[in-house]
Amino acid sequence: MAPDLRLSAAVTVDLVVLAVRDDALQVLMVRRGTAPYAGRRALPGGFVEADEDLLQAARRELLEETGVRLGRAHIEQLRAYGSPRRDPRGRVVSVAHLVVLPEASVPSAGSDADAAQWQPVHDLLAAPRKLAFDHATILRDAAQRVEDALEDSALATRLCRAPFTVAELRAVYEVVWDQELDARNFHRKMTGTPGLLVDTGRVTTRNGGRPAALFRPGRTTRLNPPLVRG
Amino acid sequence: MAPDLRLSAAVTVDLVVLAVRDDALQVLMVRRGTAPYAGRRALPGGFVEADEDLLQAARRELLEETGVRLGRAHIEQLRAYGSPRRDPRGRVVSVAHLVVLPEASVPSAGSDADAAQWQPVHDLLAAPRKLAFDHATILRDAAQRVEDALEDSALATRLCRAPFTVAELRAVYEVVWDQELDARNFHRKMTGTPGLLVDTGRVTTRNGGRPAALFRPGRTTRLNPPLVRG
DNA sequence: CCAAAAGTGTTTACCCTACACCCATGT
DNA sequence: ACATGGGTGTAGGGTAAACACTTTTGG
Repeated sequence: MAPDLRLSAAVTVDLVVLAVRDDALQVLMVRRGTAPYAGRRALPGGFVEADEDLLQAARRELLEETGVRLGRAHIEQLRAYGSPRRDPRGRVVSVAHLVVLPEASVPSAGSDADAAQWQPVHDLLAAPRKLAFDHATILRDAAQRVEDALEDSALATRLCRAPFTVAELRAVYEVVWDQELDARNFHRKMTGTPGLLVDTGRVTTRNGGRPAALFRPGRTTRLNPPLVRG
Repeated sequence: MAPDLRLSAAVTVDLVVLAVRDDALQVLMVRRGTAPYAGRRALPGGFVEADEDLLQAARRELLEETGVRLGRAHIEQLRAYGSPRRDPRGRVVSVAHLVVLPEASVPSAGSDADAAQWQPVHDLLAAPRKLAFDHATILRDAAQRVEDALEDSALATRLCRAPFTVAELRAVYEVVWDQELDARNFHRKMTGTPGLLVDTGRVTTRNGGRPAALFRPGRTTRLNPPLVRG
């Protein structure tokens, strides 16, 4: 490395892994074993290796710390956090990533992974001081992005395990927005958006009542016009 | 700094400073004097200092490299760029920021600033290889964000020097979107959104014709429902 | 048959587009 | 007077909210 390059900081990736479980938006958290913030809950994450992309680092840390292998699941960069005092050990700039998994994905399994546990986002944000570093801020930003993304993107389809019914998709919206939606208008909106949902031709009665069509996510990624919150 | 902290990378901030000039969206670029990419155009930016926030670093670099002092102008983080080979000198993670200035702001003045020049975004994106590092990618992402932001935010009001007329605001949209808008419907939309524009009570005839009311940006930051592109 | 969930139809209200039209200035 | 841009009125179309109603299962 050239001598004029100042190695000014450590660079980490942090992961906000979200899924809907038990009618709540939940996040995968680990328990810190060492100082600083020993014993506190923290977002999974770690240092970026020398030859890694930020996204590659995020995938590797996710696997190492939680045992979750990212298949087709959604991942995107959230933003960078670089307040000088966010880590008492020194200057650490963290690039936070948002991962969205279908319901009922791996709760936790593996070596490092035993420490990983699902927690309701709402509970954690109600007691932000209990989280390590500035992870409450990161979590808040991630939750906000998901809420906003549901309005005009197909992100909700990534929170459902395929194949899913329209009602199951609606349940995701209702949990994330904490708001009831009209089942009939929602149905029209989703099935009426070309390319958003692909009908598998199969049906299910797992939710009771009349059999419901089963869908998988389609190619359309934008919801236009958006679905607006009350 | 604690010994277990790996100083894995240099952290920089890059700045995408945008303004509308001469009926085009333009960006403030500097000419690199030293290798790598000597002679190429690059986004202003530089290393983050030890005790600085990322936003503080962005403000400082903006002032140092371009002489632009950010008053009430809009600044936001765009995203982090961390490909391992984006800088041939070694591992450099850059956190890009988007700055939006009103038209006719400081072209260039000051010491370092002499190198800073306004360039049409469109021209630079047409020849991406002429830019240093991955700055064409960053510029493209920034331009995309501005285009999208005009749909549902008050960002356009920050691209106008206050006080401005509705027609001047519309000109911003037409330049950024490269699309003509109906002046009458646009007028209704903007003046009809509560809190978006504050009437100063003054008028101007600088654009000819009937005197136009002069506005300043209001408190409303969201445009709801959005203004959609054709 | 009844409950429950899926899906369709219909009404109403709102908003957007398109364009006719009037207003207030400079020349 | 007339050209130019500022601003308002209004008719038609499309989409969404609200809700009545039908469909298809399980018990």
